[in-house]
Parts: sequence; C-alpha cells; structure tokens
Amino acid sequence: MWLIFKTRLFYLSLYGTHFYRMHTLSEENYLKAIYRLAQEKGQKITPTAISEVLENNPASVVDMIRKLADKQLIDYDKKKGVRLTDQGLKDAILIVRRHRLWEVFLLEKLGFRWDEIHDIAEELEHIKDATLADRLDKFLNFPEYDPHGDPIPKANGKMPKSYSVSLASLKAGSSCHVAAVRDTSSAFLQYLLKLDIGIGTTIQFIEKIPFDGSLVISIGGKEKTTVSQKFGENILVDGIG
Amino acid sequence: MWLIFKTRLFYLSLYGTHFYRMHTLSEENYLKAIYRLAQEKGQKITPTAISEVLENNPASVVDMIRKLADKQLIDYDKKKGVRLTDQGLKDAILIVRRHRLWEVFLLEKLGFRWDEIHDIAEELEHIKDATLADRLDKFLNFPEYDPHGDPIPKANGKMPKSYSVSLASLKAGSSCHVAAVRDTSSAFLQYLLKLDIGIGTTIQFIEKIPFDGSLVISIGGKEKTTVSQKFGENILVDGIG
DNA sequence: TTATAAAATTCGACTATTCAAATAATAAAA
DNA sequence: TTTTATTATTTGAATAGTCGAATTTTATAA
Repeated sequence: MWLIFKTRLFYLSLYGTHFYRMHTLSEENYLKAIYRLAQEKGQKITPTAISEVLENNPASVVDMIRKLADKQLIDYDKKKGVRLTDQGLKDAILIVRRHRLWEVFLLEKLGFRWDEIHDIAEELEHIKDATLADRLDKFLNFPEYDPHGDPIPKANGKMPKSYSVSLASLKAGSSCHVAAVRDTSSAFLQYLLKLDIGIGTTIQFIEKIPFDGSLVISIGGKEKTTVSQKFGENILVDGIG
Repeated sequence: MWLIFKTRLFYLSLYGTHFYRMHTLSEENYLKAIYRLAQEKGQKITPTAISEVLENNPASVVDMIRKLADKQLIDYDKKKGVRLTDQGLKDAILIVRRHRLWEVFLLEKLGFRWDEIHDIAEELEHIKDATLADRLDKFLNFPEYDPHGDPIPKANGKMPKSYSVSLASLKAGSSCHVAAVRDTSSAFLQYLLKLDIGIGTTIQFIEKIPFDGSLVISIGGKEKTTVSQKFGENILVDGIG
C-alpha cells in the first residue's frame, strides 16, 4: 500500500497533475521494438529478434525482458515469446504516436527533408509530458499519416487504416498511388527523392522481369524506369486497378 | 592522428554531413549550470556553487569538472575556479538558445501556459541536430526574447540586450514595464498569472514600506496591491520614469 | 600562528545499461 | 533417437553517472 502510494507520488511530482508512467529511454526503445515486431504478426517475438531490431546483444535483451516484465509492460513465456500487456501496448502506441507527430512537424513546419526527419523524431519521441502529444496533434491539425505514410495513432490509441500492399505484389499492368514506404532509411528515401517518388505519386507497373523480379515502372506518367524487387517491396500502394 | 580521425568519423556518422560535437545529457546540464553562474559575474565558480545549482553532490561535480576539462570545454584552476573555454561557451550558448526557442514554441504554438514551458524545454534543449535550432528560429520568426523575457542567443552566439534592473531597485513614484522575470519557477509564474502580470505589463511603483521592503504597486492602472521585496527583485523592468 | 570551519577531493560503492564469453536449453537434422 | 546447430541464459566485466563518508586542502577566526 505504502509502496503504491509512494510510487504515485513520484509520478505526480515529476509530471504535475497528470498521472504519468515514466520509462527510461532504453525501456521505451525496447517497447517500440517489441511493438514493431508484434505488427509483423505471425512470428513469435524472441530475444534474438529483438536484439536484431535494436542491433544489440541478446544478453542485454534478456535483462530488459525481465525488467519490463517486472513493470508489467510485457509478458514473457518461452513458448509464446514476448507479448505486450495492455499497458505496454498503450505505452508503445503513445511512443509511436509521438514519433510520427514529430515527423510531421519537422517536415511540414520546419522544412526538413523526408530522409532527415526519422532520426530527429527518434529523440523527440521520448520527451515526456502528459499533454504535449495532444497539443502537437492539434497544432498540426490532427494528421492521419506521417510523411512516410504510416498511420498516426489517435489520442485514444486507435489507428487510421494502414497500407500493406506492396508495389512488388501487384500484377504487371496495374496502376497505383504510393501510400507509404516500408523502409524509412535515409538511403532509401534519398533514392525516392531522386526518382521523384513521394506519397501520392502515381506509378504504372509495366512489367516484371522474371529473372530477378525487377520491376519496370513509369513514375507519374514519365518514361520507363527499372527498379529492383527489394525496392518494390518497400513501396506500399493504394491500388487503382 | 588516427584518434582524431576516428573521432570525427564518429561525429559524422551520427550527425550526417554536419560536424557536430556530441555531449551527454549530463555534460550539457553542467555546461548550462556553469554558464548560468558565469552570468552572475564577480563570483568565482566553485564545485560547491555548481553542486548547488544542480542540486547534487560536490563529489559528482569534481568528477565532471575533470571530464569537461579533458574535453577542453572548461578550464579549472583552484585559484580562479571554473571558466568556460571558447568552445565551452559556444556550446553552452547553443543549449540556452535551444531552450529559449523551444519555450517560445511551446507557449506560442502549442498553447502551454507560462509556468509549464520551462520543464519541457529542459528536455527539448538536448535534442541534437545541427540545423534544428536555426529552423525552429526561422519558423518562430526569429524571436528576440523568450516568454520569460530572457534574450535568445542568435545563431552566431550574439545576445539581444538583457534586462537587469529590478522593480525593487526603482524609486517609489516611478513607472515601468515588465521586461523579464528572474525566477522561472512555476510557483512564481502562477502567482504572476493570478496578479495579471505578464511581459509588457505597466506597473506603477507607488511606495516602499520601510519595515520589510514591501512594495505597493498598481498593476496596469488597477487598484493598489502590495507585494514582497523578494517579489520585486524577481521582476526585471524597462523604466519609463 | 594555531585552531577551526569550510570546501575540495578521494575512495569505495551502487544503479543502469551494455557486452563477450561460457553454459544451458531447445529445436532441427540425421 | 542421437547429433548438431541455434537460441536463451548466466556470469563477470566495462562505462557513465551518482552518492556518502573519509580525508586533505584551503580559508577564516582567534
């Protein structure tokens, strides 16, 4: 009883009148990684999988799994792997929300390029304040998607529709609009800038090269270009037909 | 030679094409504290003085002094105390610049109250990106003062004029405008909100009570109020006469 | 100048996080 | 089912930062 009370006091003193659960930078990054893996459903979430996302040592992951389980943010079962608890999911979604809102801010308000915003948002997402995300959301006029086309979770945790059909998975001959990108690395985004592809760009999928899966496409009605299969898998589209 | 080269590479890889010196959160907070003490000139900057600002243990300060001296951000001499080097001063001013710009953003764009912005800016000031502060500055239309009336360092490190005359130091009978506040605690700022005092508010200093230095003032032409000497010392003014 | 108080410094310890290497457990292949 | 490979876990160590207590240095007062 005393412990709970004391803990609450701690939160309150740090975050004013709003009840706010505090996680370390590291904890937040693990939550985000686990959330990301949970989105790629099907697979069970193992320590190694997490260590690959975070590019760190599995030994570190095992430690943190224990810590997050103690905090009741995840459940860990050797059979089932790692699962976010309701609270863990809420917290992870909030981090994603903050990340994507900041990305919109950086691009639209501060004029950063597409390929520059991810790393900065990676820092901004950890700023702790109970109303900051909601105020930013309002200031940005409640955007539904971030500049990479990823849905921005609403304040209540609900998600706008997300796109999952890749350009590479379409039939040759079809047309589509770019709705989102899977890879947000600056290498990929700079390539897209060079090709003049952005969210909303119309792409005609002309033919697929059987040899290596390369795609012959036309971007915004311009002359044909050939891109790799890997490239096509990282473009998510809204089909036209 | 190799070491220097390697170190540069490290910076480059983290911060893109811009050369950018990286400090830890803790180092930045020490720099800021030292900068603040250096502003209150006259006094030599001792480990204890720093520990008072940061509310930590002098033993920790001694360790960090060594670290910052190794990084050539400060010079330490037992006789002269701590002094910021040219580089240390530049870095400290940049942190202050970021802090004050973010405060303007939080108040003007996100609608936070006067007394809420300091703590959030305390986190935002550590976001590392070579062009972020300048872009934010431009977005905010190059403000000269933050919401507490403190001058915002320009990109080149130059400072707009700062105010140093306190309300308490005026002669009874004079009038003035509030130009800045010395204390930025939310307790003080909330009191000011209650009294309806903000930057720019006109105050008539009617009389001083000899007993305890209390000030009888009229705020914006309204009925008389009495405030403490401590209060008067924390209001910085632009005299009218 | 000597005694005393204050400040600076060293020391060992503690937390959070990370890692590499060794070991244990589990899954896959033979 | 036994062997082999993969994965998970433990262990011990490293780093950055912090602290309290002990010690040394410096400044102040008697």
